Amino acid sequence: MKRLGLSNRQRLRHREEFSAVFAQRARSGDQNLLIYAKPNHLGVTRIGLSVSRKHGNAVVRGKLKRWIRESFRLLQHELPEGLDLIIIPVNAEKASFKNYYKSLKKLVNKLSKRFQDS
RNA sequence: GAAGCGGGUCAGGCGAUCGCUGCAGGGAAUUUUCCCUGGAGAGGAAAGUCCGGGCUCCUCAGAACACGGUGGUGGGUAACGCCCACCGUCCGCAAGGAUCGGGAAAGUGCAACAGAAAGUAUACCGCCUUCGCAAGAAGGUAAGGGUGAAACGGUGCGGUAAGAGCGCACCAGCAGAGCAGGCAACUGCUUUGGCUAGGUAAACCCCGCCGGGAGCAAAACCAAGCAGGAAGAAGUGCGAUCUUGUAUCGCCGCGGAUCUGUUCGAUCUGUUACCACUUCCGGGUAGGUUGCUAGAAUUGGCGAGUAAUCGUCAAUCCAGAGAAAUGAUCGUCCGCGACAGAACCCGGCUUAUCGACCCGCUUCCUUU
RNA sequence: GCGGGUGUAGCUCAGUGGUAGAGCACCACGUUGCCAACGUGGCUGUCGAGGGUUCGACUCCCUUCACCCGCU
Repeated sequence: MKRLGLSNRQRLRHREEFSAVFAQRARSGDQNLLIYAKPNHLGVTRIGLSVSRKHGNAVVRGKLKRWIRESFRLLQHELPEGLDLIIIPVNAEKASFKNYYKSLKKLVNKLSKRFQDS
């Protein structure tokens, strides 16, 4: 059985890492999520989260982050390796764990394909 | 049983699987880290940041004035603008609730419109007297009318030309004195006085009390890294020392900085200037460790106190992240789960909140 | 996390306890062959929300909501 852990090494932790991903300007989105991506050549896919205050109070924002993190944890072995991702929720009213799970899978594969083509 | 008042507790539970963040033990590696086991892991408001402290730094913070805060009395507390008890005022049949609640006979100011007049008063209509044929004029008056949010005590008798605390009686209110109760705020009674003193201090102000500034993005250490530039004021003063100098120390004068503002005062520093200091412009870093959780702590017993709270004994250790930890899926039960997420830590206040339960009390109805 | 500030007409802002104002915009009329400009007249506010003090509150006091700025 594959491990489904999520450690510190799989997360973006510093300002430069976030800035670098945003600077790549490779993004993809749907009704649920907006994802920025950048190849990192580490062999590990890392994520960072950014949740606007517009989506609600601290309880709502924390819930959105947990859902996204949980989706990533469950999907990490199906997703391509060696990417830095920044995931931003778009519409908090329609949000649910299942929507995030589906969107994440679809959008990351789309972005990965784009990097392989180029 | 109905309606209501006050206070308190809880904040979905249980089970399975996969995960997250510290801690303890063990193992692998020995720089990061990884694995196993055990145990812990958001709130009553964690919120707003409205007050008060602890803690840290700032050349220890003094006096007067200013400025800001606070405001019944007594108590509690580390402290408070908080809490408790009591007093006064207002509301409620009551249980109870509300209350920025010192001073208006220190001073100044304000009160639009209306009204005669908005405060050391005054007189529109009216009433009375005199003059006049009359219209009206002069004088007296503030009981009646009218205006206004507010108009200089009320009732009765006397008195008068008409009236008026003008006189008297009672009542209300004010001031002084005495007695009684209370630590006090204050309350009750008696007596004397002059007959009346209006409102507003969340207007200025007066009085009492309190207040140094910044804040964990405080602060300390380690590592990494950069680039400096411009401007500025005031003695060749006096004394001492010996190494006889653009020397050191002291005193005086002067300049600068800090002590929120001013004055005094204090401390530091400079005084012919290389350095340094102050001001301005510019440049670099944005990593790690500590601070970081054992505390005005929690629970229980006993004691003091009307209570807030305090004392004492015993037991317990109860989140410490750092782009930031509590979730996902499934089963099951019920009342189908509100407001809402720690970021240095406490004490309060305020605001948000689906409900459930418990305790005490009031009024009314019924039955006994 | 901490500190500071602002809410008044559609927009930008004034406002000393006593009926809420200015400029721009908008509407109507005039002017013009038409438009602009100009002139005349008009429209527009629960003064961010809720309490309190006061006879009376945009203004004073308390609570609250929203927004903006600064500090590493």
